[in-house]
Amino acid sequence: MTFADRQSWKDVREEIRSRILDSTYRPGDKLPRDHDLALELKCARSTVQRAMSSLADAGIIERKRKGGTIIKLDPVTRATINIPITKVEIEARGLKYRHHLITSAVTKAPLSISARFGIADLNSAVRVKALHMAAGRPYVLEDRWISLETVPEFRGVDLSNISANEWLVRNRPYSRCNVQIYAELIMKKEANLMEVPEGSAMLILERTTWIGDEPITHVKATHTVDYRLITNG
Amino acid sequence: MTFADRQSWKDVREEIRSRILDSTYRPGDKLPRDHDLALELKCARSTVQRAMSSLADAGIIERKRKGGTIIKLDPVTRATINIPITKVEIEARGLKYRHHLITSAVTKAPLSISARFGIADLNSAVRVKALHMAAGRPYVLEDRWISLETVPEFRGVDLSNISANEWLVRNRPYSRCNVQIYAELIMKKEANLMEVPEGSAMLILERTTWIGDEPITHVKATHTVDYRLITNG
DNA sequence: TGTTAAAATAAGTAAGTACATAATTTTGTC
DNA sequence: GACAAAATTATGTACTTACTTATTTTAACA
Repeated sequence: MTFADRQSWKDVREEIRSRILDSTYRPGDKLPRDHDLALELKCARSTVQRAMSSLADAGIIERKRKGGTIIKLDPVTRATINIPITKVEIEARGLKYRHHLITSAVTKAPLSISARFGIADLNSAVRVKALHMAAGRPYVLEDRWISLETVPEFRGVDLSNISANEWLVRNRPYSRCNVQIYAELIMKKEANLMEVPEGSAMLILERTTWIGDEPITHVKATHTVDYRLITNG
Repeated sequence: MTFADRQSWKDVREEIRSRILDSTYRPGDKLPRDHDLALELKCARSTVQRAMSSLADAGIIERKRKGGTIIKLDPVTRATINIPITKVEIEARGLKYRHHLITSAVTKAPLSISARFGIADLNSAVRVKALHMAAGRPYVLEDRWISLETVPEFRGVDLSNISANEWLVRNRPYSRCNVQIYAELIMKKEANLMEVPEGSAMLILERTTWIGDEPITHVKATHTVDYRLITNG
């Protein structure tokens, strides 16, 4: 196969990929050197390089200096999830968004939260509980901790107008983020808020963000019962 | 800031990122042209280009030909989840892996499965139910459909030696994959297999894979109660 | 004024070259 | 034969130049 006219590094990537799919190259095999592939496919080595590093990012191949390129024996499925701002997500579905503040209090964070941030003690924090509504129905229940040590100006934010979620995203970009996803049985109090039966299975997303090593916020988001995280990879 | 010695596109990326973090550039702002940034940072435009396309991949900025580069107003949190082969995952934890075949039967797929594959009817498929054990305890319960139309040779596979999971990964690479994640209450039969109380909240991962447009497999994987998907982004 | 065509612009892609870096292989020495 | 130093090798990164393409701006025209 040659790429007479409009070739691109993506074409090269797909060519390599198709050779993996049709078993020209098999798991564990060593691929030809970039240089040789460039000759064969009649393109520059930099184009092969671009294609290869993309495949390496995707977890399909493994590259080592001097060692060459091999097809991974145990490829992982690598899927990317997009977690939008809740308001944006709801409005993208064409539903009316509303945000209801439940409680907001300045307090010391418990050890479990400090541990999540990877610090010894978070003495000054705001805990915000809020409900995001889509078309009048509960959509996401969030239980959030915001570090006042890192974000002191959060004290003055009026949460009746803007959700903590939105304010933080627009005012405090983060440099690092950790996400944990799990299932949990909902308890009575939360069940009432979410308008679901007690003991329903809920999908929980916990997100923790930092700027550098400074904690910004930790949020436990409980999603509607029928919520599905959908990814493409 | 200049990069006297060892500069790289990653340094440029971090420089741009830090300018976003310290509000030199704010959401909605237009960034300087690649060319000007290259002059300022004393590097080639291709280096800026590489840094920028990485930031665009991460969902932080948006680039348009002629339009230039802007900081996204509503950045999404983009997290990558790695879904390894179950056996590899368990062994990576230092636990003993065992695989227990529950049922395996050739049958016609129900409409719900065909729909997932995006085809009208899947007439010839294998349905495999199996339990992956870690250190003697149930770890993942999988309910899998394999298209015999796409993978006829699966008929002859002896599932007492190798899990369908592993056989497929090693023999039938896919070109497209869809993942759905949700929470579900476990029912009696499955609860017994997983050795958990009936009505526990389980994290479910459903994966569907294709080669081109041809369906390969669809699997519903029910994870242990305390399972957490952890990502970094 | 509105509609269309042309020009300008900024990112996208690619080629080719040069040098850096991490591993491996070969060679040299005891 | 064991070990360390040196040469080799394949990928990693960067620079320069050239050309392409999508989109906006401007200009021309009805």
